[in-house]
Amino acid sequence: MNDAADIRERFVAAAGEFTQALGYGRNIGQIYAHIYFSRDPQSLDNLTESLGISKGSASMSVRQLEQWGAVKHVWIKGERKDFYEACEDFGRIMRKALIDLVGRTTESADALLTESETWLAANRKTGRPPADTDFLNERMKKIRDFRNRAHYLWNSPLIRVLFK
Amino acid sequence: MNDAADIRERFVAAAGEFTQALGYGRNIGQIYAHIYFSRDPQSLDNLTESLGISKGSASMSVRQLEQWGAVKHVWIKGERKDFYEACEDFGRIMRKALIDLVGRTTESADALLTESETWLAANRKTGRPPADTDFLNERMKKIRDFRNRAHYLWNSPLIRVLFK
DNA sequence: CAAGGCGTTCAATTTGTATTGAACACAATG
DNA sequence: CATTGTGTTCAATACAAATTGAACGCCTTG
Repeated sequence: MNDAADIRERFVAAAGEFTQALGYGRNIGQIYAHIYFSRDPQSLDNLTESLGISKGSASMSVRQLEQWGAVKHVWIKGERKDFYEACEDFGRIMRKALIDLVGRTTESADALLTESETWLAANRKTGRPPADTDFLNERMKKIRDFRNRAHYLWNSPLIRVLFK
Repeated sequence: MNDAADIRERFVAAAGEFTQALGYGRNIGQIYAHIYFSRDPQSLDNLTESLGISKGSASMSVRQLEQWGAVKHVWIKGERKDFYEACEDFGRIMRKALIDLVGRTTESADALLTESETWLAANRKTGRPPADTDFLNERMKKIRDFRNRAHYLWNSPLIRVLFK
């Protein structure tokens, strides 16, 4: 660690690895870190030059970050370029990124769960339940329980406060 | 939804998509779901046959699941194969999987953060602080705050109880 | 101790996805 | 209205990670 530029560089690398580990590419993390550690708002050109990434990627990534509320568009008078600065609301950002990550999947899983439950209930009433019905029922109940607890936790006031 | 086998099949597919979205392959989720919805302990051969995956993949995936405590090795007398049954402790499983997902990254990020902090502190004392020092300091403080809150949240009793 | 059954390993391959870059649309400017 | 400076799009590509399968080692059994 020799000078201030080193710090930024290493945080950029670390953030890149982090977002990559989460399944979003390296660029998103790097871009956010770069902007976060810049005193002035940054343009797409700044990003492509400093980070050595393509303009297309910069454009898409910035848009993604904007959607998560991680980055904010600012206008600078007399400038035609778009400039961005970092939002510091880490908790909210993580939240949105997480929803993006598992949102669709859990949604469809939810649908499958209720569909299965109703089918199973109906199938019981018919009077000719398959041999597995009880077993299935018990297993699905456990899933349902967990889903409910997780859902409750996710929306709990404590989480909202601490993880704001 | 026509019969009980349908349910299992669709849960297998859903679980596969879920683990894939999280960055672990499709197989891990499918295998767990298959075992979870099996009344009897399952062998590797069962898995390769039912799911149409290779023996190598089954072996590695099962080992991973075992490490997360998602699956338990059981012995059946007179059988030479290894059999596995599902653990239902979803919370604990998720916890371990999450640690695997972000553990290494956050660890090295932690190290980077403290290293940067000490460097910055030392650099202040030298009397010739770069122009950016204050800015850097403020930004790193925000990161530190978030890290501490996240850490506290992760280890909070509420999480431990609800997400057990 | 030979033979067959079983799980494991790892280099090769396949698959999925991030990234690129050329083409494009739009606005501002002269 | 041509030109220049922007950001966006998306098919092509490159890259990383998941998956395969043949080779291996270890038991067990006869």
